[in-house]
Amino acid sequence: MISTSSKYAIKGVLFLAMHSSEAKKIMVKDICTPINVPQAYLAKLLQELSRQKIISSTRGPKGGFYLSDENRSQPLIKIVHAIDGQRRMNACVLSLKTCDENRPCPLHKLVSPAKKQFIKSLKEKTIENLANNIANGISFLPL
Amino acid sequence: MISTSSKYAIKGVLFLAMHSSEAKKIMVKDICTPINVPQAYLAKLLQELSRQKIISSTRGPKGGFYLSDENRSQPLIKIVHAIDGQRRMNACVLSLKTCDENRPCPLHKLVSPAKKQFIKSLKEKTIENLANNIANGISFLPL
DNA sequence: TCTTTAATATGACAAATATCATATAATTCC
DNA sequence: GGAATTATATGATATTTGTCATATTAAAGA
Repeated sequence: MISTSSKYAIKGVLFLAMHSSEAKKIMVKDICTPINVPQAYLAKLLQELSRQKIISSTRGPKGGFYLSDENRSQPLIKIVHAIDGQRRMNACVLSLKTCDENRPCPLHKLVSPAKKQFIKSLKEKTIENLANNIANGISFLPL
Repeated sequence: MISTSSKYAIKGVLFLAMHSSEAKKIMVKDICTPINVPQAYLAKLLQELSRQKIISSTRGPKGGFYLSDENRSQPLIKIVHAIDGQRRMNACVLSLKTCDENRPCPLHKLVSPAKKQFIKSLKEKTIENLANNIANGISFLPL
């Protein structure tokens, strides 16, 4: 459904949401350990997100990655679309090209409501929303 | 969530459910084309399912794969457990070892109800159920 | 302006997963 | 019992995906 890369990206962004600000940028090497993602791999992912303006970054001393207020207000699905592309998440469970509401595959009815609900959540919930949950002890971001 | 192998296996089994019987066994080479799965790959998967008694088979002339009545009455989840193992399907969205109801990851609440519902369906619906849907034009099994 | 710092770009390497090939064993039919 | 047929077992190859390494570019501070 979502790739390992997207999972890592989400973890990274949530970490930034919790610990960074325009005034307090964070380097990859200080993010990778607490979220348990290989440094070079995380770097690549954050670079991609930065290029797509989903997170912010500056280089040089005092530089690093961070989230602007605008970044924070974006829905989670932007992250997975940025990393996995639009298709992956919407693909049929059996990966059938022809599967849709009109010609559903045998599993379509079993999965469709669940997946729609999940995608809806990803579109509605912002990065900030989830970060707040973590801050309030409602959810956890361990290794 | 479920692997390509499981998808292929499900397609294969549903094809057998529709076209085979104890009296009418079918060879892999006659299954792979209509469901659009590479022959040798499908063979391997069906062999595994056969070994785990999820489908039936006999070798030699007039042999092939088929579904007994008992086979048909089994829930779908058996197929995916046989191919992917028990863990994969139940794993956390972010692949966090420590994620559970007590210490949910940030995405847990967004995904959990959807996934539970899907797994429940896989446990309830039998191979026969889905085959009937296909037979009745409610769902479709194309390439 | 020079040095240091940290992101960026690019591509090589590794591991996992999907795909294919070959030899063997069991069953049928003659 | 022998030839043909089809599943089984095992392992090799290819592709995808994840991981790592290196050189380059931009910013900061002296």
